[in-house]
Amino acid sequence: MQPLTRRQREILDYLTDFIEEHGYAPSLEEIGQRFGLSSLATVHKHLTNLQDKGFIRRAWNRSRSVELVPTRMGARAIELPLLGYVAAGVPIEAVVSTESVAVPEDLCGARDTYALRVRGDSMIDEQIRDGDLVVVEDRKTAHNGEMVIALLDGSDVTLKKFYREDGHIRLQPANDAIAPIIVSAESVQVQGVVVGVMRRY
Amino acid sequence: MQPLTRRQREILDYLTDFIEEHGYAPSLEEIGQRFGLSSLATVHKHLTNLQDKGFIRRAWNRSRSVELVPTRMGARAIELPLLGYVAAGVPIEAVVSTESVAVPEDLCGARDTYALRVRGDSMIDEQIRDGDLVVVEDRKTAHNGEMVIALLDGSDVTLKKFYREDGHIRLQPANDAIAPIIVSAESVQVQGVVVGVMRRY
DNA sequence: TGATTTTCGCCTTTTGTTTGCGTAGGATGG
DNA sequence: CCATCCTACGCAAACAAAAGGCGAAAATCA
Repeated sequence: MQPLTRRQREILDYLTDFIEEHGYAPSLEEIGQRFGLSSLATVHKHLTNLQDKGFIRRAWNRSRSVELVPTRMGARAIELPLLGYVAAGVPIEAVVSTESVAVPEDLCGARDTYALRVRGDSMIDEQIRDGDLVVVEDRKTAHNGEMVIALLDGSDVTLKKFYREDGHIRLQPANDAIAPIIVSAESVQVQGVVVGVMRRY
Repeated sequence: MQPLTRRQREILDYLTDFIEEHGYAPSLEEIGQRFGLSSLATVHKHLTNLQDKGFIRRAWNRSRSVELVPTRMGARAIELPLLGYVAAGVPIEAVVSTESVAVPEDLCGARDTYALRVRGDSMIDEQIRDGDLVVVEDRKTAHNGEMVIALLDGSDVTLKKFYREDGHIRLQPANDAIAPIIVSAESVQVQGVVVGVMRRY
């Protein structure tokens, strides 16, 4: 990405601030006013230069269509809803709250994904501890050995490893102190599969 | 997702608030009334524009059918350099490669931060396993109990828990099979402190 | 049937685009 | 050192297109 002149830097900074504050880009006139430019052509030329250098994008002839190109370190992240807590034997607090968590894009599955906060140490032997954040891909089926969010009898929700064995399903906690749950295939419903873990110290 | 004009932003904000408050979307007339528009056609056009730009969805010809599309953006992530591998007793392969990893902003410390891939199970009892990604904050000092990247005698680099004890430093692996390292304060240099962990399945 | 959404012209305002012209500073080559 | 060239930066006016707006009629859903 090419270097900017001073004027271009100033304008780019202004654009950044404006978009941050208003949620939409300024018009050419607003930019010109900010910098005391009486000619829109001047502003337009600046924007063109910024675009040529790859710092912004514009839709042709559209109002306030300047868009900041993710320059710096702006990597792609996705804001996933934090649906609540999951622990052994306790249902998810189905709070459709406004809470959300930023998760790197490549940590998410292809489908609908959400996040849950882990309560308890039932998966301690799988290196998932109390307070960790699990990224869950919304799926109805799982393969053997995958870590799943399982709904039991339409009531309890637990985080376990999933094993389909002859005639039944085994939900295996990763903690010697907790016994596995063995149930029929009818009474367990997979709600999602864990695809990632995040922890903060 | 395309940028909005000011009017479109205002209307979108109104929609957001209304749905948040009432649980259902406003009718065209209610929108028009809010903005002093006497023609429903105007409102309709705005909604169409918002839909074209991907901010809302609508069922055809249904009352109050505007639906906010989850704007799963705005989450900031930072592209951290992936400096290499770290394991017990093995120096970092100081590959200044172009590799980098996307990490959520709130997982990073305030200062310079980078990422390392973990090799081996020396920290297994701290729920960090082989292959995990640790986010490291570049610091020269650590508090007791923190997990650090430590440089020994200018040669070996290891991932250990840090304890300052009288007259010496104890570097404690989180694995019963590995003995702690006890050295003088002069021969150990803290390179960074682990502030986060990420794992992908 | 009544409430609501969609569509159709037609208009005004806002905004972005283009062309033409001019100044100043830095780099370049003779 | 000076002429020359290029680029950044600026002004003004004409132009083009999208955005924003109106009212009424048609279409649709419940």
